[in-house]
Amino acid sequence: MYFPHLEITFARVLPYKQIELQLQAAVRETLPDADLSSVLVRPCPDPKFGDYQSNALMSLAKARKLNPRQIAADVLKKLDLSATCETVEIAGAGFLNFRLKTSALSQALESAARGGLLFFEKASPPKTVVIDFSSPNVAKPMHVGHIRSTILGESLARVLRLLGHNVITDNHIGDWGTQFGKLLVGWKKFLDPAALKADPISEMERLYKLAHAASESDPIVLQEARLELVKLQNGDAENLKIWREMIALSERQFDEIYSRLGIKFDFTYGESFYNDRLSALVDELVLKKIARESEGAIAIFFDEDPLLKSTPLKDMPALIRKSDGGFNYSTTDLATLAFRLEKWQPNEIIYVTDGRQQLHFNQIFAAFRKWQPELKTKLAHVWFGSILGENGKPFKTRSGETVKLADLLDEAEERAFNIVSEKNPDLPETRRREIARVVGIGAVKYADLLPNRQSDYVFSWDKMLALTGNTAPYLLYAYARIRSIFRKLDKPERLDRSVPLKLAAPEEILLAKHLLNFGLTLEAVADEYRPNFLSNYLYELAGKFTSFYENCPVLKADPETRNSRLVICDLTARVLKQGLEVLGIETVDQM
RNA sequence: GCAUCCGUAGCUCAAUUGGAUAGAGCUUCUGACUUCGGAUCAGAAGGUUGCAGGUUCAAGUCCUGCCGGAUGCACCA
Repeated sequence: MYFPHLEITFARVLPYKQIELQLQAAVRETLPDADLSSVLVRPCPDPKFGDYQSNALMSLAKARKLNPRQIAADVLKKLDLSATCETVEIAGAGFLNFRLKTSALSQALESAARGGLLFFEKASPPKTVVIDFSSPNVAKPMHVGHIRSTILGESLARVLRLLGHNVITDNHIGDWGTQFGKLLVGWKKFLDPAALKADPISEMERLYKLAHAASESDPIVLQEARLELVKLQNGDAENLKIWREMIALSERQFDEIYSRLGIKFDFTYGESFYNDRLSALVDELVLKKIARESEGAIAIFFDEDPLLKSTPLKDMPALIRKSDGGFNYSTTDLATLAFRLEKWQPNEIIYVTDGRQQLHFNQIFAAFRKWQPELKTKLAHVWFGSILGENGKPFKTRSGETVKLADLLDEAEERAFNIVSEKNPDLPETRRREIARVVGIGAVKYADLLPNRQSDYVFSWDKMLALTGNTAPYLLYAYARIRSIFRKLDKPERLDRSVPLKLAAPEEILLAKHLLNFGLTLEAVADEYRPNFLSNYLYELAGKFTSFYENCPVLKADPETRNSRLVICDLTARVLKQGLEVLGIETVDQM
């Protein structure tokens, strides 16, 4: 077999990609009408079958009512993988199992060691992706409820960027809405300037609670709140000034927390940014007969479109103008969507919020399809489960029982500091503090990124800050051990990254093979918006490294093996660091 | 009532979306050389994947019906 169009790429392509490309070529020759996009290769569930497998032939055979093992045999005849594979076997109902040649494995590692990409490829062509996440509210403390959106969103942004996509992060902060009526009443009636100076967020939270309670018991206060809100919306100078101050004070809090989490947004267009677009937007939707009047409000209905008739949105119209003339969440989100489409022309927009907003985003996405059917922009609602207390009941926002994010981070660092001090009492305190910061914040992020995002989240200090087992400290420890090896190298000795590798021990081969799958994992994270695939991959990588570390001496080995193992250590450290980095987790050389 | 999601080991969770003998951590128990870092490693124990059917070469995953839970269903965001 000879595939001139493939040959050029072979030298730099990862082994499993080579297998995949050649398998696709063989399938094309055997079954010319087959859809090759489903002909994929992935890691074997059990290494005893092989390193990679493909189950594509079984579904191809099924669609054609052919014997899958026979098709596999036919494809196999046209497949020459002697350069990359030790064996290619037909197994079970028609699996193809591939076992890599050690030489192919070594080559892939040597290429990465010489400065190639770390076992992944840049996307071509790159997509432009807008990610909307975090979205805290002005005048309220950021609490554990914001942690998932913030950490998930940041991780997705980093993974997509690493894969070469053009990513735009936009923090859609809640800086507008009816809560400002009560906030303004509270500010004017109960403000304690000293408290505001000391802790602005707590003071604003207190003001809101006071005004809220007062308006519950006294209709006159409720009326005052409505009036203050109308004045603000009409541009009253005093109210605008107070409102701007509340935003400025809140942004200081956001910045502080984002800085601790290592997050920087490209844009922060709050809800208020869209105020002057809402009226025209509603007019346009009415004019285009996408929205219509109903019970005094303006709504978009989804039961008139034959394509959408059977959707769950049948009896779920989205209100875009209230009967009092005001606008709401849906209006702002549609205006935001329009603005992003116009400004960035993205291929994809990702919204990271909790699962309770599924209906809302289904409505927004359906409205978008009615409104701009010609646009193919992919809209994704990446949702996650609710946060529950230790008793299994949801956290109540109003009751004040929520854990503030700043306090959570403080506690994480404090706990980590105690451990670091216990394990490593000789290090100077500033150094211990720095390690504790990385370990503590890393533990919080990792705990959040480990579970499937759709599960409900049971908040637990112990679980989130656990420092043993499948946790950030385990990964950081593996990394620190590798760095420790390199610290022990003799001064003049330098790592020679150009020598051929010598892979022999089972543990080092398992480790090397796992390294190859880094890119596969990154792509799965990007496709499914699930950073937990990467968490699991890195945990396994650290585990395989530790097993290698226990069984394969590095510094004491003979010179050839020693250098080969040093290269493996170096590659492992680089993948660990890179992988943790896209999870938003820093590393330390010593802990 | 309708819709969405969930139910996996004692506990907390995975399972690359329909793949092969369902995997980890915590907990419990047993081991680890005067060791490149014991925040570690090796091993043991722990399962009728809520229940009952169905679809097919193959089901934790898809379909139907129950049981149990979470969330959301017109002027809050």
